[in-house]
Order: sequence, then structure tokens, then C-alpha cells
Amino acid sequence: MSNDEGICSVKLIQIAAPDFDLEKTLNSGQVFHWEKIDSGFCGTIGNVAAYLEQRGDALEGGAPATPDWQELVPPLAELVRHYFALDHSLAQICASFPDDKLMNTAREFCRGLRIIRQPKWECLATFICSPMKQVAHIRQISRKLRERFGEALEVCDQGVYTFPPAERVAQGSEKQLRECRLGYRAKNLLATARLAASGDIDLEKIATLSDADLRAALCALPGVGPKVANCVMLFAYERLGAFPIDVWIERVLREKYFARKRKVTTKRLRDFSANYFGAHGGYAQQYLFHHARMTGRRRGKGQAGEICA
DNA sequence: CTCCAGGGATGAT
DNA sequence: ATCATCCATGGA
Repeated sequence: MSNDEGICSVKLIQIAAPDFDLEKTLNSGQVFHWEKIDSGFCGTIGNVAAYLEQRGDALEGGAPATPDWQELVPPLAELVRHYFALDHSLAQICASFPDDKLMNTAREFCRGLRIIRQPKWECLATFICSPMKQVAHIRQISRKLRERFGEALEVCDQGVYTFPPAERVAQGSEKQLRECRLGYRAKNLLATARLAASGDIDLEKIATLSDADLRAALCALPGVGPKVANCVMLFAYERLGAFPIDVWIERVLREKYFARKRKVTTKRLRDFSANYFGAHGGYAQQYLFHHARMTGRRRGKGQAGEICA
């Protein structure tokens, strides 16, 4: 625990975080609201505002010292450990990845990247906003939703907003949601918010379902198809085998694992992904996604390094 | 300017 | 079950 105040005026605590990369984790397209502030990040964990900064094998974390804060929520360190899944055995997970050229490159490139545990509604709502949107734009939508419907908090002289509960979004109008730049996704978010607010769908209760049943329950919601369902399963329901296939991953699969093969159906890609990448396929997927997005840039046709299956 | 983005719903084969 | 088309928006 250190009292020296840099930019941040709140008291910072130390949290051991071996085998963890905060920046890679927050910028890998799984969560969209954390904002870089000097050498750290400001955001919310549930309804708690937090500042986090990596110092080697540890995190320095700070949260506003409200009088009754310690009575209301678990200690910040515990919150951070759970949110960032610091209990995941990353070595074991990475060891379960297939041993091929691209996977080995991605595994090295993404060292320390963790699949975090996001609040279920926050994750579902955010990914309903994601279809046909770039990561940068999803971040913008998330920010506008929070600014308009969330609760304003402050940490380190930085304003942050909680993600509005389904009940709050359900009170809004489609017009208000469109003003948050959701476009045609506004109708879907509103409809799903109403289902969650009314109790017609219980996002906590369905956590007990099998993977297949959970996926079906999520796909029954407006604006949720196989891809969004898999993201929500992976990022909010701890289903580490869920393998979302977006345009980046599909490109990787077709160019690196099915090079020079025509008539590769989406079903074939899905079956291959489910079997080839193992029990923690979702983790492997996230590593491939982040690596492709950071290094790809170019739609390079069959570059060297094809794997073939 | 054009192209594309962590796709899904709908209706026609 | 698979396939075509439409859907808003803004960054590159």
C-alpha cells in the first residue's frame, strides 16, 4: 500500500497479478468501456468505479473512498481478482492449445491476456450493439449508453459511468437508443432489455444450463445469434470452450486452416473449431483474434504459414 | 470518395 | 437446412 499520490488522488492498493497483461486484456475486444488515463485505465467493475495500473507482476488499484464503501462491496482486491479471472491457470490453459505455427505465434503474442468475467447483462447488451461494428465504434456506443442511462461516478478526477441495468434501458425509447448511435440495433436492445427487466428471461438462472441449452436460450433473445451468444457465453458465463466466429476469425480459419479449399461451409468451420482448439477453445479464439487484429491490417491472401486441416 | 466492421432477421429456394 | 438481401453508422 502506497500513499504517494501521482495523478491519482485515491489511495492505491497492491494486488498480485502474475502472468497477466492489463493492456492486452482490456484492448482485445472483449470489453469496451475502459479508458486509458496516463499510465493506467479508468472504468467500472460492476457498479464500482476503479483505476488500475500495471506495475510488473502487480496491479495498483484505486477506488473512491466513500464512507460506507467497504460495507457495500467486497474489497477492491477481491473484486479485481474475480473480474480479471486471476484465478485462471493461464499456463494450463495455454498448454491445452493445439501445437501449430499460428497458434504458437498467437500464444506468445498474447502472453498475459485473460478472458475476464463480465457482468451478464452488461456483456449481453454490449454485444447486441456489436454486429457489423468496429471495436472503436462499439466503444463509442457503450460510452453513450452509459452517459445517458448510467450512473455518474468519479475516480482519479476522471468521470466514469456505470452500465445501466436492464430495467433502466427498458424505460428508454427506441429513439433515445438510436441517439446513442445504435442504428437498427436499437430495437433489439430495447426488446431484450424488456425481456430481462420483466423476468421473462433470467440471466442469472440460465447460468446453470448446459452449453447447448444456454446458447439456445441466448439465441432466443432479439439481436442475439450464434456469434453474439458465443461471445456472451465466453465473456460472461465462463464457458471457455465457446468459440465466436466473426469476420476476423473466419478469415483466419479459411486462410490458415483451410487454405486452398473451396466450398468450406460455415458449419464445417464451426465443427472444426469446436474439435480442434480443445476444451479452452474460446481462449484460443481470443488469442487468434487479438493477434490477427493487431498484426493483420492487411487482407493478405494466402500468405506463407498455412496449416491445413 | 469507397470500403468495411467481433452479424442477425427475414423471406425465398 | 442453406442462401440473398437488408439493415445504420462512422472510421480508415
